[in-house]
Parts: sequence; structure tokens; C-alpha cells
Amino acid sequence: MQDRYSPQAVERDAQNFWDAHGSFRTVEDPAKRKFYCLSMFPYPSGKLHMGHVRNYTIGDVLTRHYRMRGMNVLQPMGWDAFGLPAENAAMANRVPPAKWTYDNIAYMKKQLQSLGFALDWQRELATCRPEYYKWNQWLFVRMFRKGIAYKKTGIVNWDPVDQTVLANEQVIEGRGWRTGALVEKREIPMYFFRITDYAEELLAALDGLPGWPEQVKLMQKNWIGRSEGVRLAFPYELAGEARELWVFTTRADTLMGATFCAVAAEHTIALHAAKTNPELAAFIEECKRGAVMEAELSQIEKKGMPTGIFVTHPLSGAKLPVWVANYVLMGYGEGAVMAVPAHDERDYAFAGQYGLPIAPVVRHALGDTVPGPWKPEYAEQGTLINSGKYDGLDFQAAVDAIAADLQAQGLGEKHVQWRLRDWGISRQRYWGCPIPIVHCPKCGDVPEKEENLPVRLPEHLVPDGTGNPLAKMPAFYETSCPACGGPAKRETDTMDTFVDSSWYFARYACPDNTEAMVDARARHWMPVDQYIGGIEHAILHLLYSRFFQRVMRDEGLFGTLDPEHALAKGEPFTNLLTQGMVLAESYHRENAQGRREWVNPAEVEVTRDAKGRITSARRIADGAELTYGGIGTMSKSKNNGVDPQALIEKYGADTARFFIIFASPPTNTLEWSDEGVEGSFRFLKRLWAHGAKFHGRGDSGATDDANAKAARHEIHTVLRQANYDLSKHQFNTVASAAMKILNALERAPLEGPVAREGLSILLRLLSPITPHIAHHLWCELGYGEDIMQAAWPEPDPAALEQDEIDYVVQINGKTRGSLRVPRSADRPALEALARASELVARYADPAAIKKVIVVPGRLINVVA
RNA sequence: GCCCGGGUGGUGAAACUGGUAGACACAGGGGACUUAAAAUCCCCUGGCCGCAAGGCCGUAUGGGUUCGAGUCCCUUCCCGGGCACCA
Repeated sequence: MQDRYSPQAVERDAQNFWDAHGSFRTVEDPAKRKFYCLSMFPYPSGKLHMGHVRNYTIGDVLTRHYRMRGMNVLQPMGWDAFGLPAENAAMANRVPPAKWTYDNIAYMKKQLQSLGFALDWQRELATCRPEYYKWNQWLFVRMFRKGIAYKKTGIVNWDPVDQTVLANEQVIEGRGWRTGALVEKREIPMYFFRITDYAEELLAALDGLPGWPEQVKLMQKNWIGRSEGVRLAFPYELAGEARELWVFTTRADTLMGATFCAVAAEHTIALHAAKTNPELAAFIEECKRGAVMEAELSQIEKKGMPTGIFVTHPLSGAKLPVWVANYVLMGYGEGAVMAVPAHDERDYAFAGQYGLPIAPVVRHALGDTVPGPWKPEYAEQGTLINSGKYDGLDFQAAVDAIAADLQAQGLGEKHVQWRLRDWGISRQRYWGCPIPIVHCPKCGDVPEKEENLPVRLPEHLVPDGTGNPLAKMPAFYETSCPACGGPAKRETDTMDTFVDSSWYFARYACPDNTEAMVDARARHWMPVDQYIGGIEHAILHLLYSRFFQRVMRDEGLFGTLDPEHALAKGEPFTNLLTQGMVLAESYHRENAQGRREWVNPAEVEVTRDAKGRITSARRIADGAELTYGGIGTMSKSKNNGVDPQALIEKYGADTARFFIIFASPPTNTLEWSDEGVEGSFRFLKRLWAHGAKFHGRGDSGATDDANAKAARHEIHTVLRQANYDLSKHQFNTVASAAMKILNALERAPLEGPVAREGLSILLRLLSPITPHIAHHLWCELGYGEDIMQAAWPEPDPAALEQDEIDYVVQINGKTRGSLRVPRSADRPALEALARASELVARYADPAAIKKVIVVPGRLINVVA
């Protein structure tokens, strides 16, 4: 056996062994319990980043652990290969997105393989391949026929200079990232998925997901946003025609306190009033400028302007003015709200700003009036006042009575409102899945015939930033109508990449099927038993996947299902582990054009103050002063990614894997630092050295040796804890446990069964984390041929037993020492020992003892 | 702004269901080995007071519940994620 640990050789040999034995190939096996372990597939951005390494290492630890526990584990890998970065790279390098993407996939696949992940590569898929996206299109057509996919207008960011639609991340401070032009909102026709049809089910089913973090379920719940209230109408006249302004409110009890209504800039009333009011038209134009992001909209100053139009209060008959307000969103509800300034903080501020009346109608904790400044109590529910016949009613009674009166007049009803909006999937971009619709002047929007799918995306185009190249390519869009055969134009928008990632997990079960989207194998493997990915996907990706799973179920793609079958419930992921993000510091400077240029932390030298805060930073290469951009997720845009490749090359995959597991529990954010990697490498070197020393020793040696016995007790105690930690997915302490076991082994005698057993436990415990070195030592030390075939270690109860237990002794809740007590001591014996102990004599008056609290096996607290 | 998390030594973290705070490491200091360095090994390392024994303080902040709080409840501050076209 080599004296020196040489990770490259060890890892190459282990990987060759796995390749030769097809160790990670998985087929359906009814004799074993199936376990589908899936990590979110990567976007092929060029090279792996630390977030990937972390994600896939976590998945691999789970996979290898469950394999050793005898399950039939499926762990596939693929590529989320459509998306914006490929177009950006294409513009920068004049290379087609397809070539860039395929090159990246080839390189990143090598990287993944070098990390030794137990992946079944035979199932590899890439969403940009026609074999894959054909089924996006196929399902889209079915959804379109069913009405789950439909067309309406949606609002996008428009760059007036490049004449192109911008993604939110391409809008920087309200301007286009390339042109610097002020971005405008523009309404365009788009396709939507009717996810709101499933809102109720998506919400209710969250309760049936015990394997999901509460935090994620809560985020989804809030996102879906069920609210019960009343939909009601304010009648008005427009150009002599009777109309109704419909609003939704959760506070119908405050209806008698409504003093005005506010509508979005795009609302019919606003547009009508603007025709004769240039000032209002200008204000509406102002509202239309700027980005569409909600985060941005919520930060803007609340502004409004009267329309001059009045509506009639449905109960009091009073005339209320209608205002245009920039905080009312057209996309949410009816694009109009009733304003009750006395009991709503935003309305209160708005009324104060524009001198609108404030009418209190609810008795709150502070009284019957609402003097400024605003108090949260004003918004609380209470008994109605100043509300005529509704006076004296509480919240629920008032809502019931008011809803009944409105309904009698046909001016309102109880209503459940959802915050969730339908999913707009059209993207005016090239590098995505074409939407299989043909626009025919005679037949309208006609889906492509099934036999003509997939609608292939040409792979040779290079976008230039001025709109979708497909829209400039007659060979792509000139076609004939699938219905009437006449000349027609193909849709040139492509699908949101979230469509691709909403069902890939089902396709892994049967990636080779050219006849069907999914088959019986999907029914076997689905649902995913353990899904692992970044917390940043907690809402959108996971919600869309849950929606798609239900659409596929309702399309009968999984066959007829027993109602108790997990797939019948529509949930694709039984257990979810949301790993924390990998964060890194970022640095930037202004370049000659006044744009921010981000410098990779590897090229930066920083100075820190006594508290470790960064005081200044400069680029090592040229000494340029840099601005510290704070700590944040590793991203291409901030150029703060740490390349794992250097780490792998210097220390090997096992060290990289061990460090990333050891550094932090999976769900924590991980602030990247290069320090600490050395320590992981040192540990593996020590492990190797221990193995080399142990190599060739016999099993002779004293079993009864007290040191050996103590070591065995320690090892099994640590193992018990490690197994518990594994079950909680707290892998960092499993790595610690391995270190503790090695420490114990180094203190214990090197020969004999305890040493041999201890090392075998250590190797098996480590094998999911550092599979290469574990594989090598396992073979080399004669434990077996393949550690993956070995049984998972369990602690021996006999080794865990102890003759004496150390009890913590507290006096009045303060820890004062400990008592060594025979294991057999019962509660009265423990109490007596404590009362008689010299600790009590020293810190309390034994005569004044009021009570003694005994926690078995742990602690005695004497209260005096 | 709204929704969801988090905050423990110089650093990453640990601490079972409310029961000895800081396991295991990193960094730092001291020492051994070496001509020297690297590597390796040993010792020390939360703060304050003390020659020592020991004492007091300490889990972002301020309060509360409890025999006992890092852990439960409330307040404030700071940091991270999401906000529907980044993936």
C-alpha cells in the first residue's frame, strides 16, 4: 500500500471500477424498494459553480447512503438547456446559442463525472433537444384544445431603442441594459396556462406534504393567496351608458366608510377620462413608464389623480370620486379598489395626501376616531359605527349582512379571490421551445398537427439583441394552416423555460421513449422520493411542477390511477430538501462607459478592520480601487462565482466533497471561503496514513484492554448520533463524526478487533461523502471488493452501555459540577446523593432545600 | 414595500423534546522533528478579574415565561431568499 495519499490515482481507479461494473445503472426492480433521488438539473452556463457542487454532493450522499441500505436508487442528471444566458453569450461571441450550450454541456458533464457522483448517465437529457421539447409542444396542444392554454394580452418590458422585449433582469434602474433607454410597459398577446384552475387543489394539497419544509409550504400558501371577501359593484354612467365598477374587498364591513375608489392607469374609466383631460393622460403615460416588476412598483411614491368621474355607493347612494392611482395593479383582480381611508393604511396615506374625506366606521381599541398619525389599531376588526342599520354588528355579522343586501340588488356577492395569476409562457426569444401554433387568416390560431411535431428550432441562428431572429426568418414562420391548408404564419414566440423544467423529472424514467411523453416506467419511479435544490426555487419552479404533474395526471398520461396512488394526488416530490445558497463577496468598479464592471473575488485583495469588516479592496493585477458589493448569491452577473475546478485539481474530488459537506448544514447558506479546505485534505491524509499503518496487522491484540473498550464505546456512541444526523439530513455532523472516530482510533490500540471494526465503521460512514478513498481503503484493507455492497453500520447496543453516568448538578439552576453515579441509581437515590453531595454543602443550605428536579440520565437541579 | 428564513468565539459551526454553550474543524500562539523549509506531531486558545484555587459575564438587542432559555413568546436592529421574463 502506498504511504502517500494520492487523490488523483485513487479517484481514477475508483471511477474506473464503477464504470466497469456499471455501478450506477438503474433498472426497475420490483424486489427492492425504489428510491428516486433527484437534484435540480443545472443550467449549462459554462462550468459548474459551488452551488452545483453543493447540490449534487448532498444528493449523492443521500443516494449512496440509501443504496447501502439496500434500496433501488435512481439518481439521474440532465440539462436545463434553454434560456437567456445562451443568447447573451451568442451576442457577445457571435456563436449560435446551440453550439455554446452543447459545448458547455460536454465540459460540465466531465466535471460532474470527475466528482464521482453516482449518476445514471444513460438517462441524460437536455431540454433543448427536439426529442425532449417535442413533448412540451405535444402537451401544449392538448392543453390548448382543453382551454388550459389560452391567449390574452400581457404586459412586458419594452426597450424602444432595440425594439425588443426585455427580461426583468435586463432592466436596470428602469433602463434597458444595452441601450440605456427608458423602459416602457407594453401590452402584447401571449399564451397563458390556466394554473388558477388548480389554485384550490394546489393550496389544499400542501397539507398533504409532510416531507416538505414548513417554510416552503408557507411561501407557496401565501403566493397562491386565498382570500375570502366580497365582490361588489359601484354603478356609474359613462357617455350616457350605465356601467358598473367592480372591486373586491376582504373588508366589506367597512363599506359604509368608503369615500372614493381608485383604479389602475390601464382601467377603462381612466382611459375614458384621459380623452378629455390632457393632464390625466400625461399622468397615465407616466404610470406606464418604468418596469413591470412588483418589487419596483411597491417602492415607488404613491401618486394619484382624479378622473372627474363619480360612482354611486351601492348601499348609501353617495357619489364617490374615482381616482387613478399608480399603486393599483391592472393584473390583480379587477384593476380597481374601494378606498376606506379610516381603516386601511395605504388609503389613509393617500386620502391625507390628496385631502380626501376619512370616515371611521369601526370601533377600534383606541376609540371611535382615527386621528393622525396612522395607528395599526385602526385596521383591526371591531363593532360597526356610523354605518346606519349595520351599527353594532361585529365583523362577520356585518360582512354577512352587507353581502346579503348587495346580493339582493345584484350588486355584489361573497367571493374567493386568489393572488395567484395565470402563468404567462410566451417569450419573444429565440433560444427556447417553439410554441406549436399557426396563425391562419381564415381559421385563427390553430395548433400544429401531432404528426408534424416537434416544430423544430433552427440551431444555427445568432441573435443580435434587436428582437427574436425567428421573427425575421421566413423559412421558419412561413407555413400552411394545419386546418385549411392555406398560407399561414407560424408563431415565433418560444416557451418560458419553466415549462421545460416542470416535468423533466418524469421524463428521466423513460428518456428513450419516442412514442410517448411518459410511460409505465414513469409510473414506477414517480413521485420523486427526495428532491434537492436551492431555496430560490421555493415558489415558482416547485409550484409550476406541481401544476404540471396535475395536468399530466388529468390528461391520463400515467394511466388509470388508484386514488391512493401518490400520482393521483398530483404531487411530484414527496420529500423536499432546500439547500441554502452558496454566497460569496462581490466587487465592482465603474468602467470608462460608466457601467459596472464586476471583478472576481479570486482577483481581489481586501483589507479588513478589527471586526473583520471590509474597509477597502483592490484588484491584484493592477491595483485598481474596487467597491465592495456586499455578500450575495454567486452569479454570473456579479462575477463572484468560485470555480470548483481548481479545488478538484489541487485536492481531489473527495476533499472538495468532504469540505462542502462539513462546512455547513445543507439548509444553511454557505459563505464561501477557501480556508478550511486544507483541513479537509489533512483529514483524508490522516485517514490514509491510519489505513497504511493498520494495513497488514492481524486481528490479535487484547480485546479486554480498557482503552479498546472505551474506544469501542466512543465509536458506537458517535455512530449512533451520526445515523440520527443522517436521518435528519444534517450531514455536517456526520463528517464531524467521522473525524471523531478517526481521533478515537488513533488514541486506541492499532491492533485487534476493535481497531478493525472501528475502521470498517469509519470507512462505511464516510463512503457516501468521500466515496473514492473509502472504496480504495475498503479493498486495500481486505474488507471486501466493493464498499457500496457493504451493509450500513449500526451501533451495537452492548457497546453503548455504560456502568456509570455523569449527572450535571445544578444549584438553583446554575451548573456547579457533576456527580458520577451508577447506572442503576433510581430517582430517590439520585436525590439523596445530590442532597448529600459536597456541591450542595458548598453552594446551598442543605436544610433549606425546597425541591430537587431530576432529569433521568442527565441532570439534578437542587432548588434551595 | 410585501411574503419566507437567518443572526452563537477571530472564522465555519455543535448543542437530543427546554437540561454542563462552543463538540468537530479553520485561523492564531507556543513547542517537537529538520541544517532549513514543507509535511507531520504535541500543547494553548469566548471575555473580564485573580499568583492560584476559583469567581463573574457571555448565544444580535431589550423584555417575558420557567427550577432551568441558544432553544418558547413579544420588541428592535442587521443580513439573506422570493416578488411572476435570471435559472
